Amino acid sequence: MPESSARERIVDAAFDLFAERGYDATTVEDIAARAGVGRTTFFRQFRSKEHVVFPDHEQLLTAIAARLATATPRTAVVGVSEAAGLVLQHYLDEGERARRRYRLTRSVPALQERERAGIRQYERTFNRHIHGWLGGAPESLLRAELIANAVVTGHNHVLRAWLRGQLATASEARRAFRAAMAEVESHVDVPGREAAAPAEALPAVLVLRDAGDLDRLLPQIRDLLG
Amino acid sequence: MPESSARERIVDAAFDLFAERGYDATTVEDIAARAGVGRTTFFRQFRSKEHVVFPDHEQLLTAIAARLATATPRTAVVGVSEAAGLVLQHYLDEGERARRRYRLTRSVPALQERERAGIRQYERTFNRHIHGWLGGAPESLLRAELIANAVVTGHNHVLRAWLRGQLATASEARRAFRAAMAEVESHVDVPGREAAAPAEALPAVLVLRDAGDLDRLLPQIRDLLG
DNA sequence: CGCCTGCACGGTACGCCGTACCGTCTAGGC
DNA sequence: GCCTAGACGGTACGGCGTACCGTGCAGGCG
Repeated sequence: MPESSARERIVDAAFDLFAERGYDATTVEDIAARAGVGRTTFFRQFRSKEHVVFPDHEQLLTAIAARLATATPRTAVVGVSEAAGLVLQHYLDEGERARRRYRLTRSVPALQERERAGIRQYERTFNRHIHGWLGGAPESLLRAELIANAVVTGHNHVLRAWLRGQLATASEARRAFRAAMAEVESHVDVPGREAAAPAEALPAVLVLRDAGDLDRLLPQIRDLLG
Repeated sequence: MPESSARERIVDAAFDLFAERGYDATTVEDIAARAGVGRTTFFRQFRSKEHVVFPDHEQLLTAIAARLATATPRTAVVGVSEAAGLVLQHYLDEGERARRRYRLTRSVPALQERERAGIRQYERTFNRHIHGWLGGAPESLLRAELIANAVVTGHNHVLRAWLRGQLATASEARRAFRAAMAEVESHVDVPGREAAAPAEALPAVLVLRDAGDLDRLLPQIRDLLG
């Protein structure tokens, strides 16, 4: 009888079986049997068959939130970068299991969607904090979302490169991550500079051959020019 | 026997039943029965119970791709804006059904994820075209993804505001959409902006042969003017 | 010691989804 | 008038996720 916890045994059994027979051909009962656990216990540990592929997701999410909670508007840039770096570092520490998961998610659409759902939770966590740093006004909602998206996109870009083996070592991955964060900051306006000036009122004449729909079109023209 | 197509009857029956009993309490068999159709036909028309909530998704996706295919690096800015505008316009045309879907997706997590999966397909379509306009080099992959994310995020922001009733009329929604696209362009570097034709503050006479195309042409006109 | 309580576990049964397969019906070409 | 293709409804099945039940084990109490 192994000393490891039931949860860990379930995860190992699941990844092994997925690698042997594939995801669809493996039933939850198979996983539970190999882990020496009942089917009920499986669903007590993981909400669904998909969730077992991302066993540390919730833990990561709380770690991110904790890191972001210590940042202020002044330290926002380094805060989001480090919070995203937590995720990257976790995958680097995971090593081979991370790459097995990558192969799995590549080949199983349901797992791809599950992964995206998790990523979206990261985005929302970033979004909430960034929006707070921007003042919490409704006008800055869009901007906070743009920044959060950009940070997570930059992180995922580097993570995927490492998972594919395009970045050999962990330190190389971390260096690429810093470069990606710099590129994100260069393309997305993180500090507060104002938007471009509104367009000047230029004279224009629209001549419409068919005046029948003019009443319907005029409001559009008006709010376009005004 | 109704004259409407089976597909349309299925969609109507589904939305009605979802509103009456809720999503989870409605089975596929219920929907098929009310639509006067066999359960098999339901799954022939829609891949899953979730897909029936977004019946026009594939059609919209191809419309976006078609619009983007006609753009060049020079007209990229107006191209992405109009392609995203197609989605907004579709929802505006849909009217009450769009708002029923919004209430549904708000309350059913599975539908939220399904919607996000669809949005992600939009993003990928934008991504491919933008990446091509940027030259197709691997170095511009991240930038293309950032831009695609930003455009889709801006669109969704306005769409949600309209769905919530914060934007009363369709023209108000379209104006907010143009403002959001402008904000997106001000925060991220969209290609084609620097290559746009220089503006000359001169009066112009525009003769449109077919006034029905005005909605499609106005953003280009605006781009030429300023 | 015996008993009671709480809790995690395994087992069982069920509803439903999504798929595969079947026979039937109808439109349209030869 | 016949024949083939394709859409349809019906049926059966595997599997997921949930609800519920009984069991075993640890620990507090008289």
